Amino acid sequence: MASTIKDVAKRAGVSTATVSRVINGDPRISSKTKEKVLISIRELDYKINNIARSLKTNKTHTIGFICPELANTFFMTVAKGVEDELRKYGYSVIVCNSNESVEEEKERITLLLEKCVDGVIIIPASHSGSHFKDLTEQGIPVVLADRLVEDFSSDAVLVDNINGSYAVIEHLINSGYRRIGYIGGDIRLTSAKERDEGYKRALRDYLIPIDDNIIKYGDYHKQSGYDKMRELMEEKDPPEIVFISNYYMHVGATKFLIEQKEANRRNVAIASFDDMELASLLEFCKVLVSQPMLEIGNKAAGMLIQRINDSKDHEPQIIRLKTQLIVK
Amino acid sequence: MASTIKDVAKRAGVSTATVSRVINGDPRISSKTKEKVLISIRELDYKINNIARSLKTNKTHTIGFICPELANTFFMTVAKGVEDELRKYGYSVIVCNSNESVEEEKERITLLLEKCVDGVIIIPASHSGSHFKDLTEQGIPVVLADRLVEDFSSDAVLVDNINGSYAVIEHLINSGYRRIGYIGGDIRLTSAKERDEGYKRALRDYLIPIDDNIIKYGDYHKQSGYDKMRELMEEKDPPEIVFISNYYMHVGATKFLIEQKEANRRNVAIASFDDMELASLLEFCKVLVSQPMLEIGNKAAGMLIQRINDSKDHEPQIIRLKTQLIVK
DNA sequence: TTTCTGCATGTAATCGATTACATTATACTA
DNA sequence: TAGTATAATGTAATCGATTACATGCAGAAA
Repeated sequence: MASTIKDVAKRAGVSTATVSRVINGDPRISSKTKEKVLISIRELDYKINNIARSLKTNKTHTIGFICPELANTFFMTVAKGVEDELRKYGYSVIVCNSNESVEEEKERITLLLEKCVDGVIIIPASHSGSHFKDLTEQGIPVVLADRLVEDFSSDAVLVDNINGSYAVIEHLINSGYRRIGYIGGDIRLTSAKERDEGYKRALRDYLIPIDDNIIKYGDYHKQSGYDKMRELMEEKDPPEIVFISNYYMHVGATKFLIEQKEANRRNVAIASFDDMELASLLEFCKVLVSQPMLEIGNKAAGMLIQRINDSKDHEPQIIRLKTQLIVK
Repeated sequence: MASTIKDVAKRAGVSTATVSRVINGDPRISSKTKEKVLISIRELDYKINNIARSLKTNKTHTIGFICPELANTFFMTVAKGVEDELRKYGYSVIVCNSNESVEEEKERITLLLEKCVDGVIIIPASHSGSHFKDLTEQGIPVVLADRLVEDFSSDAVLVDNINGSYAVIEHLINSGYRRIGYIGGDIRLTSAKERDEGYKRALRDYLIPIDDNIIKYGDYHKQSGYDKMRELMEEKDPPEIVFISNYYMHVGATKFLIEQKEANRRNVAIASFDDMELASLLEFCKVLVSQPMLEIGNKAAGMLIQRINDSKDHEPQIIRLKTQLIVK
C-alpha cells in the first residue's frame, strides 16, 4: 500500500541506491537526478520506513525513559525536558512506568532492549541498579536522573540536594527559627540522603542541636507526609517549623494540618523541597526549594545524545544543577 | 555482538525457521526440539530483535500517545492508564507533546507515521482534527480521548461532561446557592462546551436566570483562572460561589483569592471540575467533579487494541464515562 | 512390503532500507 | 589522442527475523 523506495526508484528511473542517497543527503548526487527523485517522492507521498532503515543502521532514534510513576509532576516535567531536547535531534521517547518496583523496572529494561532503543534515561525506582548493566553490556548508554544507585555508575544529572537543603535551613535559622523539624524520604535514595545531610549540616554549622524526636522519615508520598506531620505534632515539644523533603509529602502534611480543628491546630509553619503545581499556594508554607526540573531532563537528554554519537568509553560524568530558594 | 536467531539455530542444531517457531509458540514443534532451542536461547542470552520482526510482520507493537502537555496531571494520569493497559498486550508507548499547537501535533503525527506505530491515542490540541486522517488513511487506527474534533470522526473515550456539570450545579442549588458564577474553557473544545452546557441547563431547569456577567471564559490554564476570578470579584454583584471548569483554572482562581487582603476578600466559595493532586485541599473549595482519568486511559487503550486486531471497518464507537460528585 | 498420511523440520524468498564495491561517463593531463 | 582521475550511478549483499513451500520420516493401511 504505502510506497517504498523501490517505487520511487522506478518512477524516477534510477536505482534504489540513488534514492537512498538523495534521502540521506549524499552530496555526490547530481542536482538533476536529485530533482527527479524528490519529485517522485512527492508524487508518491513516499515516507521512509524507519523499521527497515533501523535494521540496517542499527539505530532506532528512539530512547527509553523509565520513571517510578507517570502521574507525578516532577517526573513528568523531567520527561518534558527530555522530550523537548531529544526531538531537536529527531529522537522520540518510549515512556515506561516502573511503578516504584525494581521488578517492573527490570521488565521495562528487557522491553527496551527488545525494542532496540539507542539509549535509556532512568529515574531509578530504588537504590539498587545492578540490573542497569544489562543495558550497558549491550552497548546501550544509560543516563541516570535525580538519583544515583549502588552497583552501577554512569552519567547522571542530579541537583545539589545538600546545598539546597542547607540553604533553606540556613534561611530559617537566619529568620529566627531554632526548633526545625524534618520529614525526609527513604535515605536509601541518594536524593533523600543528601537532603538529610544538608539539613543536619546546617544545624551543626549553626550549633543547633539535632533532635531525633523531630526528625521523621516517610517515603515521598502524600500519605507519609500526613502521618509524619501528625507524629511531629504529637511530640511533647513540637517544632516551630518543619522542613519537608518533597512536594507530595508537603501536600500530605498540609492536609493533616488543615484537617485539625482550629482549636487543636498547632502554630506551625512549613518549608519544603519542590516548587511545583501549587506548592507555593499551600497554607503554612513559607519557603520552598525549587528544582530545575526541565533542565534536568534537557541535560540528561543532551548527555545521552552525546554518548550515543560518541561511543568511546569516557569516564562517567555527573552534572549537579543548583536549586533555588523561594521565599514567600 | 548480540546473538541472533542464526546463532541460536546453529547452537541448537536446527534451522532458523524452527527457532522462530519455538519463539512464536508454534504447536507443531516437538517438545524435544523445543527444549533444545530454549536451552540455546538461554545459554546465548538471546533477545529477539523486534526491528527485524517488525519489518516482516508490519507490526511494531508500539503505539503513539499525543497530548497537549506532559507536565499536566490530567493528561499524564490518562497516559498512565494507557500504559497500564497496553503493557498487558506487550505494547509500548511513544509519548509526544503537541504543546497545544496544531502545527506541532501535525509534526508528531508525521513522526509517528515514520516510526510505523500500530495505532495512536490523541488528546487533541484543538478543535480541528482533519490532519488525523493522515493516520487513518495509512490504516493506522486512532482513538481520541477527552475531546472530540471537527472534520474527523473515530473511536473516542470521553466523560459525560454535561451531566458532570449539571450535577454540581444541581447540588449547589439544592444547597441554597442561587448566584452561581462560572469560569469555563475555550468552548471550541468539546469538553469545555459540554461543561458549559451542563451549567446552563441546570440553571434553566431550576428557573434560575443565566447572568452573562458572571460567566467568564478562560483557557484551562492557571493564569486565566486567576484573571477570570478577579473579573468576577470586580463585578457589581459578584457570585456567591463560582463553578470552575478545570483544575488548573481552579488553582489560579484560588491563588487570586488568597492574594487578596483579608479585608477585601470576598466571601466566595468554589466548585470545580477535576479532583486531582490537591484540588480537595484548596481553600474555598466546596465541591468537586472527579473524572475517572485512569479509566479514560484504560478504555482508550482497550479500544485501540481492538481496532488493531480487528481491522474491519466498524462504525466509530464512543464511550462516555461518568463523573463523580465529591462534596467536601 | 509398498503406499499413503500427516507431523516435524528445513530451504529460501521476503520485508525495505543501506552501502561496499563495481561500473560508466566526464573531464583533465601530458 | 591515450591515459587517468573524478564524479555519478548501479548492482547486489546485507541487516534479523517470518513463512510459504518443500522435504523427510514414522506409522498406518492395504
